Amino acid sequence: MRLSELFFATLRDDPGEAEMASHRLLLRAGYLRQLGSGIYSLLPLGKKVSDRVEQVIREEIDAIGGQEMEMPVVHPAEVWKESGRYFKIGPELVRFKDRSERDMVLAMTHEEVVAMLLRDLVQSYRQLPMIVYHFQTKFRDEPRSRGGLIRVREFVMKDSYSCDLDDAGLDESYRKHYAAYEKIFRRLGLEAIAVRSDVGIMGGTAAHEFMVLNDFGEDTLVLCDNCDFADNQQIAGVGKPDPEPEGLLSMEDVETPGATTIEALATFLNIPKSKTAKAAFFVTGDGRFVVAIVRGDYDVNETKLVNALKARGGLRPAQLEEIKGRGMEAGYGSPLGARDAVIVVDDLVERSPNLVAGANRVGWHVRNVNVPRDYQPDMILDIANAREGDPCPNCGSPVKLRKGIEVGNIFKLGTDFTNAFGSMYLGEDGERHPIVMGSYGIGLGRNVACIVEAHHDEKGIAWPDEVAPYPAHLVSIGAGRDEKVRETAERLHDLAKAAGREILYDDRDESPGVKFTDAELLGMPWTLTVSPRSLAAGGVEVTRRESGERRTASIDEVEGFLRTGRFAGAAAA
RNA sequence: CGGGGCGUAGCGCAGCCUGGUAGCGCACGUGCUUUGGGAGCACGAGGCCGUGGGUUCGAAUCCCACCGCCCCGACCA
Repeated sequence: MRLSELFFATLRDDPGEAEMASHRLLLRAGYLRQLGSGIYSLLPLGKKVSDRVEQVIREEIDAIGGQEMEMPVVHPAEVWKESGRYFKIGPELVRFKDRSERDMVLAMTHEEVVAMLLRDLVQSYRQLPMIVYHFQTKFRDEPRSRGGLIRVREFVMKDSYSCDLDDAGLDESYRKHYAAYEKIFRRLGLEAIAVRSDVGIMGGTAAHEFMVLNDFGEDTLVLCDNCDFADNQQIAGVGKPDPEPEGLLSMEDVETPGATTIEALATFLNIPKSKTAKAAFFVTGDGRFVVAIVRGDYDVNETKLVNALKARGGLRPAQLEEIKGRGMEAGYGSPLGARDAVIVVDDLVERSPNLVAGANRVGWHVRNVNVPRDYQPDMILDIANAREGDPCPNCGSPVKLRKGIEVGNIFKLGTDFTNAFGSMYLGEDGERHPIVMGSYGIGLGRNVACIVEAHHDEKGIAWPDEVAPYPAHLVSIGAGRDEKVRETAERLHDLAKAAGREILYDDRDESPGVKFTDAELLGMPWTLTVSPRSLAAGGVEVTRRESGERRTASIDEVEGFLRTGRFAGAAAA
């Protein structure tokens, strides 16, 4: 591909809106252009990378028996009504009407369609197990996109679906995907770690997320160096050592003007935060008012809370009027005197004696509040976030918290969808059973961005061989005044094309500086420089982008590389 | 949805406060020179100043409304 013909442009200045390295570099190097918030065009170079990532995924999913297919982006709303998700999912599911006023949706995933196809096509246990997958555009109307390709509204995802006879079969399909994902991310040059994660709205039985550590990540991971404990903070258990025992003291009002936060309260009373109780107020999607109590030195974990409450439609923060209406006061809140509220208390609060809690009166708290002496919780269980340095629930050594980007997920769905759609098979036992499903996603664009995050320097991108848009970047220097240079470069370019291994060829009439700078920005694994100097030195200057290692290779050797994709000697590789 | 910021040429920005009809760098076109690390000179093209309304003799500039984009939070995979 001649750079003089390539549809792209490199930018000398960083685009103002880009914060992350991947976003900045992909824009600057001409891989991407933004069309709207969370909506991007892939330029030819970007499309090439995306295709290569796709191909890696395709090979590995094929290798575990996946069958590629393609399911539609636009679905009749009935499909989503039948599974119930039409009503459970909020505004991120895009709904619209077609010309005959029929309700339609843009698909966020394809469990429904798979379940319907299974219902139509599978009758006998002999037809299972099976894995199907496709690469398809998803549109999710995110409340907020961010970080370039990290969180977008429109994106292509590989989603595969396993269809098994029973839980044991699902376990096997799940294991296969787990192993395939490890191979995929290794090939993509990503150090992904699998963490256990929440099963969320689909109510499955187990799930893992594959995470790449990154400070811009949106998830917090709880990791243990001493053992293999690795959980998303959303579900991570927390080691909470017992507090010092104390005799229970009587409640006592204390004036605390302006102490509306735990921080202020602890400072004002000159006590540690661990001697306070923190109240958080929520309303569930099904209309219940919830008071959650954790100790002042912890934060409420909303995922655990949602799961404990089995709250359909999740949680939203309560409004001030709603809190007052139930006899409580924001900033000075506690369950003392609360009405019409579900009271959920963290287990550590129950074990911690004589805490300072809100008096539900502006400017006042209460000392020595004890559960269940002073108020009766509806539930007592772990609803706290794990903190940096907390004891690992598994082995007790201190855990660490890290930010991560989710590059893939695997999910044991179970039979929710197949039951909803009546996707049954006739078993060997002569009975009808629901097909057991799993669902497994990998977002292409997000992976491309993560690859750049992991493989770049201050000069630009440094693609791993496996995903580079082209294996090499051929730069000619002085082709205008040295016919031999031009001829050699042209011949190498033609040869590569003929060998089915096209390379980038900078045939532009640009100064050497521009060409080298662009080559480093664009990030092909090898740069091949042909110049009067290189020819005089015996051939072509070969530079490895990643290491900067540089040497002169003979023309023969370079031709061998272009034909086979590898350098004969180990010297350059 | 709450908080903050920003919309002026393909990209990065100035001009706005104090109203007088748009400018800089890069990129782009032509010519000459240059040619191993973002070249030089000359000439040139390119802008409903986000949109609509208002104030004014006159609005990029002041006022109002809307739209869009970015960041933090909420939310989410």
